[in-house]
Formats: sequence, C-alpha cells, structure tokens
Amino acid sequence: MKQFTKQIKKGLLELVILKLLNDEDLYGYSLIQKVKEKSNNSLDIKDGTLYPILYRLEDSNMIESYWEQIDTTRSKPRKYYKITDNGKTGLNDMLDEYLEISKGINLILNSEVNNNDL
Amino acid sequence: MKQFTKQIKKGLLELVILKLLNDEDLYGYSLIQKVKEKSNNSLDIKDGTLYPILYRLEDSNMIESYWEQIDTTRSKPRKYYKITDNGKTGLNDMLDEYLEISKGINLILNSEVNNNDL
DNA sequence: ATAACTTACTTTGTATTACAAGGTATATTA
DNA sequence: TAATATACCTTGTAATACAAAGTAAGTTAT
Repeated sequence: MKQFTKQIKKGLLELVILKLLNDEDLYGYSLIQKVKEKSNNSLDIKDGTLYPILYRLEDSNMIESYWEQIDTTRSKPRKYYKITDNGKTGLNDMLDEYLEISKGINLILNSEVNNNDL
Repeated sequence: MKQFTKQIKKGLLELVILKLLNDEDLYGYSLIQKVKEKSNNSLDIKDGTLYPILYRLEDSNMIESYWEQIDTTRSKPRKYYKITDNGKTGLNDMLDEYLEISKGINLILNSEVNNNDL
C-alpha cells in the first residue's frame, strides 16, 4: 500500500471505529467489512491493524468486549465490542479535534494560487 | 499537544507544505507562519517538525533549496525552498489520495445512527 | 548598552501507529 | 476434498510529529 495512504490514516482509524461502535455493537471481522462498506470502499483496514486498535481502545476504557454466540449454526462465539460512556465522550472530543484540523487543512488545500509578488 | 491531534497530522503536513510551495518559494520559518495563517490558526507546525520534512522532500527530489539574501538590511541569507516538476506530480498524486480517503472517512463520520435491529 | 525577545536553522531521541507477515482454527463452497 | 472465507491473534518494522536541546543573528524595550 502507498506510504502516504498509510500516513493519512494515522489516528483516524481509531475515530472511525469508535464512530461505528457508537451506532451498534460489532465484532472485529465485521468491523473491517463495515468500514469498507460504509466508506464506499475507500477505507480498507487490515486485521493486523484493527485488533491492536481494539485492544488499545479497551485498555483506555473507551470500549468493552464480550463473547457472544448469536448465530446458533456456528459452534464458535464471536467477540463483540461495545462503546462505553467514556468512549462516547472521547468520540465527541475526537470529532471536534478532527473537524478543526480538517478545516484548517482544507483551507490550505482548496486555496487557489495567490502570489502577491506577481 | 493532544496525542490525537499529532496523529491526525501524520503525513498531511507534507501535503500541506508541498501545496504552499506550489504557490510560491518560501523559507522554513516563513512556512511555519504561512501554515498557521492560511489554516486560520488550526495548524501549528513546530520547527522541529518542519525542517525534517523539508529535508525529506528535498531528498526525494520534490523540492530544492537555495540560499538567498532578499532583504538587504539583513546580513544573513535565508534558505528558500522551491517545488520541482517532480514535486508537482507528487502533489497531485497526494491530493488525489487525500481526497479519496477523506471522502471515505467523512462518509462514516457524517452518517447518522442507522441501527436496523431497533 | 544590555537584557529579553524574535527570527532562523539544526539535531537527537521518543512515542505512536498502520501494516506486512506470520500463525491458529473453524466454516463454507466448489 | 481442496480451496476459500471467516475469525482471531502476535511480532517486528517503517514512518513521522514533537519535545527538547542547541547555535547565532536581528530587534525592541528599559
């Protein structure tokens, strides 16, 4: 994958995952698909990326997990993740920060050439 | 500084700097001010961040530098940076990537709760 | 004058994080 | 029954924003 793409995503995946878990409980594998689907295939999280993020979020009490067997035809349960109240607060803070930075970046990227010397 | 803010910026500062140098030649210190000013104070690059980025961009032939003494009252020249043709191509590629990822992220962040189970 | 501040450039070390690449094991489909 | 998809996990690596430190010249206030 392109190095730049990797870098753009730094930190943002955590935000994206929190946002999705704010809507509904999901298990790891389904989160990967959800991210891909909801982003219109623009975002593709690797499993080796996702799981460490989930453990991080759990360690910081933003989310919590539980094993559950919903599908009775399956012998193995899945590990579901659920956002906590703490996580909801964190999500809002992160959204504010993201919007602020993102606005600043777009101000620069969308500006037309404006060379006063010419 | 907030850790999340740091992470959001990963990789994006390179893009922002290239974009500004695409408009006009600038020296390091003025770039810091330019970024702050043009982003409406949302972005504040530290000098310890900027200079390594400039050296990286120069190593990859995206920009080139020259010492110039424009202000005759100053004894010391400033090190100006100029975007190369290679850098212009790189900038366009990065802009495309950024827009793609950014679109995907916003699709997720702007989506309202849509829990089909309820 | 001189102390304090700003301008301007540089370097070293640290923390963080996305991913590649490897692994395990069950479930489904050809 | 072989291949593929599902589902989880771990280790090591590369990249990068920043803190913190330094050097040195220019400017401003007392």
